[in-house]
Amino acid sequence: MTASRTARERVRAELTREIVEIARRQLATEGAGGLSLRAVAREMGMVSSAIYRYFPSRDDLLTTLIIDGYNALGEAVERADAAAPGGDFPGRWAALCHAVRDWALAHPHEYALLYGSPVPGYQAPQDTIAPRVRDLRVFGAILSAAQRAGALVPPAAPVEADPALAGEAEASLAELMPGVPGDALLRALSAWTALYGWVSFEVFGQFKGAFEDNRPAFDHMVRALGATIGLTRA
Amino acid sequence: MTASRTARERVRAELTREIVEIARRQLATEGAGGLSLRAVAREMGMVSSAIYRYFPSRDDLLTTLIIDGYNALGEAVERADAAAPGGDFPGRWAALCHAVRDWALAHPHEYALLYGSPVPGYQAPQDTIAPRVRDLRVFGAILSAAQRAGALVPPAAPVEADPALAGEAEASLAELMPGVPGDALLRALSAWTALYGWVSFEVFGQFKGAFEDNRPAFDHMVRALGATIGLTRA
DNA sequence: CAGTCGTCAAGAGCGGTGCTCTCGTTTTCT
DNA sequence: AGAAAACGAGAGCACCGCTCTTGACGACTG
Repeated sequence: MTASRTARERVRAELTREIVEIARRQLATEGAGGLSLRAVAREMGMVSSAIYRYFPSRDDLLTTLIIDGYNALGEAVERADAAAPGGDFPGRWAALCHAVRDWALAHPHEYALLYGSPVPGYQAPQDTIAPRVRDLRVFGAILSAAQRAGALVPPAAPVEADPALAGEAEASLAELMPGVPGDALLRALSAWTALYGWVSFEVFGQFKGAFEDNRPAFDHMVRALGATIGLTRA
Repeated sequence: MTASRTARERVRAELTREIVEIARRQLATEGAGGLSLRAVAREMGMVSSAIYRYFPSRDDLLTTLIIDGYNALGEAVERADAAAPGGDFPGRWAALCHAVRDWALAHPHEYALLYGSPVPGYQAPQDTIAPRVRDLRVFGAILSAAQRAGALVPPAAPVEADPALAGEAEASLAELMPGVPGDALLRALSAWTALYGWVSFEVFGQFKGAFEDNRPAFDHMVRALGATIGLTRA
């Protein structure tokens, strides 16, 4: 096993884990801006400079929190999709949407870290691009499967898309959503932005409380979006 | 006129204006987190404590920047809408959308301040709620006018909405969008979240560069959204 | 006109931050 | 066993928001 050749490596891994855990707790309570290396060190009974043995900078700690966040969200989405019947494509889409919203509402500060304003001066490194698209990958799997099953049918009177634009969408999403025609991809992209636009509005408090309970309204939107995409049952 | 009774009041107003201007410049270059009262004071040749004669705290300065931001965005949207032919409701909707996107791309940090993660520990005071909905007010004017002109027609096969939900939407948006039926309001809300979801994705860098130029794709989405809302020419 | 009173910029200072460097100590590797 | 690497602790730098005090200047009033 890879488990801890030397005692030093073992305690190092453990301390690293503990730092991240405390940092995530601070992130959940204080928000991204309130994350303080000194506070983490204080809570661990360490001196602030010792933290730098484990994370070379605050941004590096933020990066692991971001990666963890994308993975947590991606896992939640994958679980929700897996729980829905494979051929019920509108249902899988709805499950995906509710998973995103539920996770975001349960972890607002982490969601803000992922989809809110970028932290000033922070540049996301390459390591984040793979976990970042885990949710999109699930969406792509649903779309591709629906397409293969013949359950992805254009809505009644579609707005015709410029063929060049559709081709560009196909090329750029060929890996994530193979086989899906370009105009469907464009409709899917619109639905995707509506999903995250809604969740961001809700998490960031832009919904002044228009609805007593936002969930039914969200659910209605999600169903309508599914129909707009062209998802039907297999 | 209200203009400056005493010389003291005049210079005070001028200094306040200059502080806000410098702060906005810092906001544009450094982002919200990089806004520093000391830096503003330094640039003005003042001592940091003197700033507090004009703004009791950093948050108060942020509040005026936020209000100014909402007003700038609202003005841009209002201008764009006014420039479009009054009876061309899809065109007015598209003009609104492009105005939002153009303004956001031109002022990414200010957009982040308005629609990104809330500043930690900052609570938006009451003064911000009126400017905050200036864009929505324009959207409401378009919808209400289209409805009055009989140019707001449901799409071919609408997803039926729960009457209670539609009624709740009507009640909560009665002031901003009078006369618009509830199911149309729900479609409009979906389009609204798609609009801001797209812009947020683009400004916050979530679009890895899927398109060489995002504008045509955005324009296509906007047109499709207009059709989904049910907007037609008068 | 003189005096009082409020407003102002300035300075020192408090507690906090991220981060760097050095210094002994301890653990690992050769 | 000795060299090398990793480690925690401490001091220190420059920065931050914010508070309090001090002395000067301008504006109203007797």
